[in-house]
Amino acid sequence: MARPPTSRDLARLAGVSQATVSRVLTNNPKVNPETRARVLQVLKDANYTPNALARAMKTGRTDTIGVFMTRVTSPFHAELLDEIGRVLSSTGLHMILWNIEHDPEETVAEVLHQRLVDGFVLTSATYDSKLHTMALASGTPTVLLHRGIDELECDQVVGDNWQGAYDAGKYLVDHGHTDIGLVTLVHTGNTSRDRDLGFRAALADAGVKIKPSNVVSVGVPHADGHAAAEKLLSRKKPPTAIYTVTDLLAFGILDGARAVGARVPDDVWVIGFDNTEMAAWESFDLTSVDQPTHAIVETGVNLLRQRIADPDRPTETVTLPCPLAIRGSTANRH
Amino acid sequence: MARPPTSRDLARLAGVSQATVSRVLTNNPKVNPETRARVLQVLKDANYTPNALARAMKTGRTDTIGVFMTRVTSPFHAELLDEIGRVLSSTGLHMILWNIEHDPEETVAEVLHQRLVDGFVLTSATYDSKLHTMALASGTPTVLLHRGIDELECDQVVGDNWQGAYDAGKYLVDHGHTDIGLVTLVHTGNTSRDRDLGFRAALADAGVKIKPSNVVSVGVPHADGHAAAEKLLSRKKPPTAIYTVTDLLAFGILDGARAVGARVPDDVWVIGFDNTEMAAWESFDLTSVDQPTHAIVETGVNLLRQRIADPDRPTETVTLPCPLAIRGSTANRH
DNA sequence: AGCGAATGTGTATACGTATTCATTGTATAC
DNA sequence: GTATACAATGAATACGTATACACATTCGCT
Repeated sequence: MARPPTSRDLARLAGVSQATVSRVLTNNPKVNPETRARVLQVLKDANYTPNALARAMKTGRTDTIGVFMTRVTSPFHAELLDEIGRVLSSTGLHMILWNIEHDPEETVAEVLHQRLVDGFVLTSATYDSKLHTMALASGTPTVLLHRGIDELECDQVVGDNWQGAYDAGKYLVDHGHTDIGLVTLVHTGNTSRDRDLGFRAALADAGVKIKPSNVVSVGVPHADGHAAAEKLLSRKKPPTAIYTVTDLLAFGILDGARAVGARVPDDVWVIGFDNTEMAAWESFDLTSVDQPTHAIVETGVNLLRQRIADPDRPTETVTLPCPLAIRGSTANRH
Repeated sequence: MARPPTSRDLARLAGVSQATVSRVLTNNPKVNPETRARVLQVLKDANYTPNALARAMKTGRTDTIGVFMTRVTSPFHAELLDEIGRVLSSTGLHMILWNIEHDPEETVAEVLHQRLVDGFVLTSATYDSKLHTMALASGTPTVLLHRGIDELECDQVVGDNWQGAYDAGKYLVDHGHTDIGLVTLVHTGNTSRDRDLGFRAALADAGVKIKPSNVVSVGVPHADGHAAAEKLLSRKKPPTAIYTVTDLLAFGILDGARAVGARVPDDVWVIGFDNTEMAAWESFDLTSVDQPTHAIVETGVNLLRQRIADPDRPTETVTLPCPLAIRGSTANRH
């Protein structure tokens, strides 16, 4: 394959200067309509596409966004990624994806300096990750999606995890539950924290106490939910409902319940968080707090684009409601 | 944030020319060890990283691979993507991800000319997609993973779908099944075709006929598997086993079986294909033909790197074995 | 008719790096 | 002691584009 044609080649073909070709490409109004038409025709005939690298070097804009994620195989994260890809591409932006579980932080640090991207999307911000710190320090426009950090001078778009969790808790006590299990994650960020605290607040407001033995703190995998359910449900007097902070854990809990012979929802209600597509599968039929993934991503990418256009604008934190999606894993007892 | 320092800035600091700094950066041997040490120290102090764009423009290499996928939310594809990310990043390569469901083909065509990437990874090649045709025509090194195209002059790494399917069929007939359901996809590529034909061949070799009414052709989503199972299992004399060509469909089939009250494996055996992580979940406990995802990706990326280094080398097609992973959705009846 | 403004185009340059070429200094060979 | 190879470095250039600037032409208005 020969070297791709350059704007200079086409300029010669069209009988104009390279500058004029460039003006046509950038929709510069200062070009005669006739000339423009002629150049466009030549461009089309040659099936020309500008060299993105040269353009980026000149303009300083790459039209590429760096996306940092974790655990792409987790259902919610996969849906989030899918949505990010859709929104970015519909905006004409490319996506470079990094999995921060695989990439050492040094790699990440390099990327920040390379000017490979116009901005960053971080979906897995944790208190102790240096990622957002480095990103912000580098001056690169950055938006936090799904997981936020309080008081951080950074655009953020998150679901209202606290409210969603509160509503889930209220829903349970409203339906007469008083012996409730809570399978929670170590608080590594706002998200897991609020999904825990909001739930506890709802129970506290209703005067329902959570027995310490009903609280299990676990890691993220499905197997951890499974184990937690076995632990909670194999007691002599198991809780009548279990709430957990992600769908993935909820799926594990449903599996664990099945393993110990507990029926859902007859013996135990189960509520998850994220409302992933899989929650609607018959195997799970999981009541879950919905995360407005599409709105989160759309809003976040918009904020990011605005910041790229104007780096000095004030930061915004957007919080979107998380309504409860009720399914068969909880059933009206009354 | 100030403009990042350039090699010229650092050259001044180190008291050398920009050319020497560049020589240090590229490990050019023609530089005095003393000078090199001094420059390296300055680079380190300044926390310098070369501008990737300028470097790429000069060398023609971006150290970035374009990955084209579909349906990231599908469990197997998510695992594949995760693996691709891991392997690429461990090789020092970046990944630009495109979802060809979102991106119109015109977009794709542009990318091919932009020289944004050194090569392509395609995981969803279909006979009629123009993607691989365009990619190859553009002269960009390209490798097909997971889905191949027969007789195509292109590096390819695929699982041995035919053999895996054959083994699944043989396993069923060896265990006495004679009334077997087949939930298949329209043949859009080698993968779905071989997963269908290999299975049929095993049954044919054993003298077991497949009733036409036992064959259901569906789309990719979970719901389609669900519907297929309901159709097959609500007949007066339903098949005693169902094989299907992806785990996602198998999950749908398990759900459908549950919906019509058919017990697995007591009433019906179910076999999927891909052996995703979820197949091991207790909800599914699915027997499935394993795809050696790690080996596929590792081999494929290696081929790609070799082709980038030497575009004229002969193309290779690697086929890796797909062993059957047996779980509770099939049980030894004897 | 004349003059400033507006329009269209070309020339030249810069983005930051890698690399060729020229140049200097130093070591080796005769 | 000179000629020559070689090592180390700097100066200059090119990658392909966008754009500031200069320039020529036309237009609008008195």
